[in-house]
Amino acid sequence: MDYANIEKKWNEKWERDGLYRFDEKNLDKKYYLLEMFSYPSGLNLHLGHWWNFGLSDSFGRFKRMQGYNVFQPMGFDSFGLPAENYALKTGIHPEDSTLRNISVMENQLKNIGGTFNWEYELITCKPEYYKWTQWLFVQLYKNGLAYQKEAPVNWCPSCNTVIANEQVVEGVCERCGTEVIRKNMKQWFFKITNYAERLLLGLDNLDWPQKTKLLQKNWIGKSIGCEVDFKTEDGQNTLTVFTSRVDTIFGVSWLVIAPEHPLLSKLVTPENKANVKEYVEKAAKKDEIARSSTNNEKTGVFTGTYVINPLNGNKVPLFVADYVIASYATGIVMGVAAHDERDYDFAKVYNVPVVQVIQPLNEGKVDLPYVEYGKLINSGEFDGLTSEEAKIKIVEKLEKIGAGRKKVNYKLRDWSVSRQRYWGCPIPIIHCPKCGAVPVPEEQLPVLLPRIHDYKPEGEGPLGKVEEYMSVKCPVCGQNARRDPDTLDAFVCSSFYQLRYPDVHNDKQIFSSEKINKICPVDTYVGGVEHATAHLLYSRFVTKFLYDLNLINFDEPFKRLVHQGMVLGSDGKKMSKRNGGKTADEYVNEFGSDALRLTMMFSMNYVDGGPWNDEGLKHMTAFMDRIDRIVSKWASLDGENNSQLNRKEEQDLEYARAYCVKEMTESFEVFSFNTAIARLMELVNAMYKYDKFELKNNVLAKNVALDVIKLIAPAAPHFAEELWQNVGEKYSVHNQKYPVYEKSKLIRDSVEVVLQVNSKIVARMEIPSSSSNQEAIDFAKSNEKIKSLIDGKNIIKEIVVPGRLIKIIVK
RNA sequence: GCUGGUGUGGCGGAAUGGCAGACGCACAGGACUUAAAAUCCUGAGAGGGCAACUUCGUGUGGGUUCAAGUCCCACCACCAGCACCA
Repeated sequence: MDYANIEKKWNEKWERDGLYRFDEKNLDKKYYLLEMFSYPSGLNLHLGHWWNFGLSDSFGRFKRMQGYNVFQPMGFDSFGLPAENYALKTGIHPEDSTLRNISVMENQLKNIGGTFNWEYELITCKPEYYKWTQWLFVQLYKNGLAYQKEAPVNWCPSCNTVIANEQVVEGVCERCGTEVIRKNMKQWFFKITNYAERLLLGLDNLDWPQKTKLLQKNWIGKSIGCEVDFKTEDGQNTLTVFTSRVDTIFGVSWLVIAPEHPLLSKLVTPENKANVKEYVEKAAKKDEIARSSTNNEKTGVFTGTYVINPLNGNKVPLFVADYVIASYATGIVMGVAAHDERDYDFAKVYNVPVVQVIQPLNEGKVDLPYVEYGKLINSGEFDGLTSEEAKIKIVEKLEKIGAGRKKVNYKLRDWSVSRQRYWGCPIPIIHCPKCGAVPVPEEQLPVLLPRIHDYKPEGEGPLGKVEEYMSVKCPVCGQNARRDPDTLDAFVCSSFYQLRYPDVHNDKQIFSSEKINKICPVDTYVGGVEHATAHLLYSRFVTKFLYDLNLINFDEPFKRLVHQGMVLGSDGKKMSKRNGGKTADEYVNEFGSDALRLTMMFSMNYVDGGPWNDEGLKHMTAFMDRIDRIVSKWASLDGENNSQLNRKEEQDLEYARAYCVKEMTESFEVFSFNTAIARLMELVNAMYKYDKFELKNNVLAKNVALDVIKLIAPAAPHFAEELWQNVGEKYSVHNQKYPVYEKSKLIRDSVEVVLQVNSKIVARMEIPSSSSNQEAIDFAKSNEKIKSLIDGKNIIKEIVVPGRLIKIIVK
């Protein structure tokens, strides 16, 4: 069979026939399968695309043959940095390069032979899509979840531009190598922090990889503790600290305030002003990396101010130090040298007292710092309590005297969405000197992105230079106003796309129909783990927000998530053009897409990924030939039941088929494609084994052959279709039911078990499958070898694992 | 540093606590062929033995169990995420 050449024919026919069309009228058995859409950031699909799209398409085909109405739309995440960088590199306008790349990629994706529902295609950089991105922004704004504030951005002084976090590599600009500095600019934020608790709780019910849930959990970073108010000595100011270890409060020897803290200037005494000023300026210059590095020695200076511990009245000094982060919790922390690593380091340098207030429950001696829980000492009325008890009692006391309260903090920060870039969704906000920030009225959306040619990033939104874009009347008061010159982070575009697919052609409303509630949420979502704390978190936030607006009736976007591993070069390193990676198309042209898909499926574990080796393609082609030969032969047997096989042989063949069907079904379900193909190889091997009987007429053999075609159809769709036609069956194999197995066929008359004496294998024997445990032991004892080993010895124990082993322990 | 994950033949990789290495590659032998390729069949973890057989084997060291790649403890190596979050 000429694998590469049959594919075009079938692709065309399937498309003509609309074979895989999604049936909107039959939503009860819908299955929404989605792969993370790709950036049109280059021209050629590489093996990674195939790994993602091709293999999950096989999963979709499998579901389809099981009778599901599979919805598997496809689109392009076409705004944002990857597309813009490609444009900057090639000098072609982003709109042109993006649309051209999309059309090339569409064709290549069609070559996969996927069952994608192209009628629902969406492209995020098109106005009919980004209208809804802007609509989402407006809804968030109206509900108080989009706001503007001064915030630091990454600034490259050499390129004279703001750059994204992903473009900062080890503190320097990825393009020119200049050290990146932080600069404050007015930015839009989405208040994802309002949803921190729900984003955390929702994880429990998701069928997602543990790893990913944990990444999100740590990213959200919930910390339960309390706030404690320390008054300054003069009673003029209150400094509130957050601590998760209030049980150590009697060990507080100092307080530390962050250099950027707004209260700081008020708290510095005149004689310390110069020192503190110098320190704060130095800290501001340090970039994030240097400041956050752990082996960094603790530094800080005394502010001259003393504060009073509300529980024991102790007077302790206030320091300023850059190991405290202004933006987390209150920006002030208490220093307990005996029970915190960082505080201990600080105390060593500044020679402040170390007071132990916790000891281990066994009262043994400890090396400080001791950060575990234990029993309180040197803590006045709380002595003797455990840390857990003390936390409760101390908060109660603090609340009683009005000096503290329970508090929960999260590491999660609000989502920064402003980008000083051209190639993105325009922010639908008008800044009016009188009315302030006013959202563009919904009926005026979309705000179109103007086509301009001077779009190089220069620190401010390039749109700011386009007067006809910027100049606008305020929708509220009608006065002259200005548009927002920035565009939205592309993650905004992708935060709801899966909701848009089902009703993508409706340009009046986004959540108009029952369709969305019926088709969504996504049943299985396939994509890389690298989006764990970005796209996958943002989508969950947006879905919960839309749920709160009563627009949808579910509050999680993706029920089940599967991460595909990474395809590596044959040297085990990341694939690149340099180490000779061919494009996917080159493989397809030479071997055909089915061989490529099968090879990928078989040679690596889907979740782990692994090294890719061209060799595999040759072998897979040989396997396909092998199937072709035996299946063609067996399927052409006429269906008279005139078997040359005896009962045992028939049973074994039935067993081989049933076992293969069972295992393949289970493997496909969990994306374990490599073992699925292995099981199919076993069945094919079994067919060759029985082929030596020169079968002439055999119903069983014919059915096995037809089943093999169906079983391989999801993995090698063109090959299976061709084979199906060649053996004279009616088009199309893809409309056949996926084979099911009869449980009874998995039971044969007899089964081989292992006989062990004292955990050593001494023999094997065939015993009837129906044997009870006692009968099995009796069979074992009748074995000559066993007899000789247990004769005259005490039998301590007899163990039977049905169908597997019989073990006798003797002494 | 913290948190997770991984570690199995020459290679890719399999194994609900129950025959380690499924399936495949590379390898060796055989059949077919004038020959080669292709195909079909057989063998194969490592060491020792002519052989029946035997010893050792899932990163290292301990433990639990009739039985451990799998569970527990400690350690080593690599990978990923977070990175002073009080």
